Amino acid sequence: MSYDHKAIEAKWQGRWESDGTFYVNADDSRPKFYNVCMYPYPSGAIHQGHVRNYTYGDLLTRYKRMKGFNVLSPMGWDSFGLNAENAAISSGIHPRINTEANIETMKSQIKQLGSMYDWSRELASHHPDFYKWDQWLFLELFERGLAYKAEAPVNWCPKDQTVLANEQVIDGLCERCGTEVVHKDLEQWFFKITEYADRLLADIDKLEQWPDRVRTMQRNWIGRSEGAQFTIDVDGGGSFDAFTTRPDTIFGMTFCVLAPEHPLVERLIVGSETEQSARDYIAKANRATEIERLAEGEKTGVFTGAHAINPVNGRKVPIYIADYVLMSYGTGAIMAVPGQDQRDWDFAEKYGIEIIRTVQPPDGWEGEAYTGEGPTINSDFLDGLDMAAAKERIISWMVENGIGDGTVNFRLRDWLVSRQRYWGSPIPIVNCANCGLVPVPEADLPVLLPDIEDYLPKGRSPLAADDDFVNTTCPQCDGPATRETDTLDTFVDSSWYFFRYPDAHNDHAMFDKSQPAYWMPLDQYIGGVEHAILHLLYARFITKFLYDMGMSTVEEPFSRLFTQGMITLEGAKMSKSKGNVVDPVDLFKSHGADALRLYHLFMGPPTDDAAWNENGIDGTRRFLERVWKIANVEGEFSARSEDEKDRELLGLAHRTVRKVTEDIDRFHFNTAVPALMVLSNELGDYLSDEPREETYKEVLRLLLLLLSPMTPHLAHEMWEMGGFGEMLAIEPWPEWDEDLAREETVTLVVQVNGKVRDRFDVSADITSEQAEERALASDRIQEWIDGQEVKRVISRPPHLVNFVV
RNA sequence: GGGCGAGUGGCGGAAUUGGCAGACGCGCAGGAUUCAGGUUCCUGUGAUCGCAAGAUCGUGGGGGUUCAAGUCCCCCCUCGCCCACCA
Repeated sequence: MSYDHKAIEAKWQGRWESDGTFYVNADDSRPKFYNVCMYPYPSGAIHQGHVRNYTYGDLLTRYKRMKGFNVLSPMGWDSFGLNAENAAISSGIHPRINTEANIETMKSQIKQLGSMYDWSRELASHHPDFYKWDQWLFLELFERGLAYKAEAPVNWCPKDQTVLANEQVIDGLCERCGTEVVHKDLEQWFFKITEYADRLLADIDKLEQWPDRVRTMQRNWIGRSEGAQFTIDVDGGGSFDAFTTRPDTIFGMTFCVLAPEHPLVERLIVGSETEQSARDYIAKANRATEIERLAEGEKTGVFTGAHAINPVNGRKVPIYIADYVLMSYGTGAIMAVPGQDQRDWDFAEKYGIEIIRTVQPPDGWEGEAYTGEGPTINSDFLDGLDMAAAKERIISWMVENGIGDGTVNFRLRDWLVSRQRYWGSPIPIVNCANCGLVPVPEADLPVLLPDIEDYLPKGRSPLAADDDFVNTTCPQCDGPATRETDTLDTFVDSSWYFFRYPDAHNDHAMFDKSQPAYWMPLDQYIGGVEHAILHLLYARFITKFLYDMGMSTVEEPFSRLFTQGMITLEGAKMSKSKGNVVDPVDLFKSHGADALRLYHLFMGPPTDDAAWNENGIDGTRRFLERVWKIANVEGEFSARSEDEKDRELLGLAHRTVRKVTEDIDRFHFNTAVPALMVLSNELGDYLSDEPREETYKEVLRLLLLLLSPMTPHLAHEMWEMGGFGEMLAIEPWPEWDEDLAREETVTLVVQVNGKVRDRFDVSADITSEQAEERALASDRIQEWIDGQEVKRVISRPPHLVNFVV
């Protein structure tokens, strides 16, 4: 009987579904294991990245299930967002129609992979019963002052008349039409994630089962800097605040710089000699396109005509405007200390400004700012102190003199959540001429996204053109009012969807607290490293918010995170636009889902990028064919009693159980697969020479148990054929017997001066003395020692003996 | 510019602790089966020298520690990813 993967895979996919093998609930005495693969955007077809992700996820689901856990593995759809809208714009089909068709297609493809999901909990972010709770979350944040509206610079395409996300700006050009992107200020909604910056940073330490790489990226993104903020007076009246991480260098301040957008600028330049050039500079900075900013290597700026007074010594220094100071960081104003900051140094050199070093550079240091450690110089009462002491001293001086204090600044900005786009969750706010911004009452949720005809962006949300949607009455005063027409960023959906799976059909709350109380936090979260910063940070933020509300029992959503590498072909990421995709659905047909899954597991370390090899899947398919043949032996079994050969094979089988178990636990799937290949090849050899049926059955049983999370269809079919039971998926994971697993003989390596000169098999419990004796008895070793004096013998039984002569 | 990774055969990769470098797979070569191709099976496959036994070299480059280094330390080169005028 040949290996008919199509029939076998269809059969078992049907069985798992009709049996409800992986449908779970919280009322269970087993320990829970909540396992999630990042929910996909429904593009319409799965690609190898999905296959890789779901293969890892499903391997864990099945493995943990067999290990006795109550495993929840759900699936859903990240179905709102720009991609769907752009696809709709180019195809002319409404995003809802398109998206729902895509979901159906992808769902059937995912099912062909054989992954076991609890489909009863399926969710999709574009469904009103899901985005209702987006809106509810927004209102909860709004009530607590954590959602607010403010003017903010955005990327603007002047041709398409639309706001662009950063990802849509490619080398400073609009992704769609290639026009240069400019900056523009617009009213936007924000979530105040900065309020949580401290906690988001501090709790990274608790995420011990996250990759260090991701933890570092999050730390850098939050970007905590300690320093001081202090007031600098302007000569002739007025003042501004400056933030610095190097308050110890304050005596070296020889100029100040304000960002072009700084509110004080206008007052400083009015009537000054340099007013016109300052105005030109500011206008240019405002107009600056991304492309110009990137091309700008040199620091530029302009003198305001005004001077600042250094608070420590009363010295007057010029105030400049320069776009290397950003309004969005710190206070938008700096004290410039060219001696210890390279950017200030470059600027000072260009404009001929004095440079004073206040940290003694090492001998031979020439030119350039010195940012390292050294004794403080030219700094009056700070002289001689090291950096830390000088910082401490100057900060207390600032406090004593009432001009400033030590402070902490974060790089993290508030989260801009509004999109002037159609395909998203409407923001549940009403604008009333009398009452201002009024939240839509919870009872009126969801604010339904209407079906409209024209969803092309035109400088404002397409919803703004729908009078039926826009015009409403104020929930407070009943007067005429208009609705907010912006929609929410899809990152809002993905920041809490994993709380919804445990109680996916709740229509009176986001979830009933008792459900996530059982399931949360996720024991495993798997997805691409491209989400290492934004998605994971937002999800952590919202989880902390829900915790503060008393909705969540956990402060961190994801206990263990795994980020997989990309699939590449000929050095490039596989993508439709590059035309280098290998369609998984074709491979389901030609090689089968099991062969494809196994190839993904075998390709290389799951964290690394993996290069697709056209022939690789032929190899795993061949392996499965060989396994299949093993189960279909028709030969005679021998009636002989158990001997050395049987014990060898059983020992290997138990060592394989140990290896595969340990490899799965440490996510080394690529080394678990070869272990199974070795075992199956040995079993094949064993069958060719007087096999005993008992040994064969036992080794096959173990092999199938180990294969079942990797190639579930084949393993289940063979399990049933072999008469081992009806449903492999619910069998317990095998234990190994250390006594059986122990090797009786090992290879002893004999070295002379660290070079391998001989090797032979010895008993595993050989002593040092026996090993040395055995080694010295070797003619080859005697030849290499050649009568010389043996100065030293290093003996590491049973693996190694080294003679030093 | 900053941060984090990674460099091992023709290719993907293996080598929990410093202890046989190259497991396993792909590819390639030879052979068997076959009318032939494909499939399947067997054998070989880091480089150099050698008929062979075997020897020497070999994990990006250079130095070091050690009886012993892919693995530890120092310097350098290359590539990848993330962040980037963050004061």
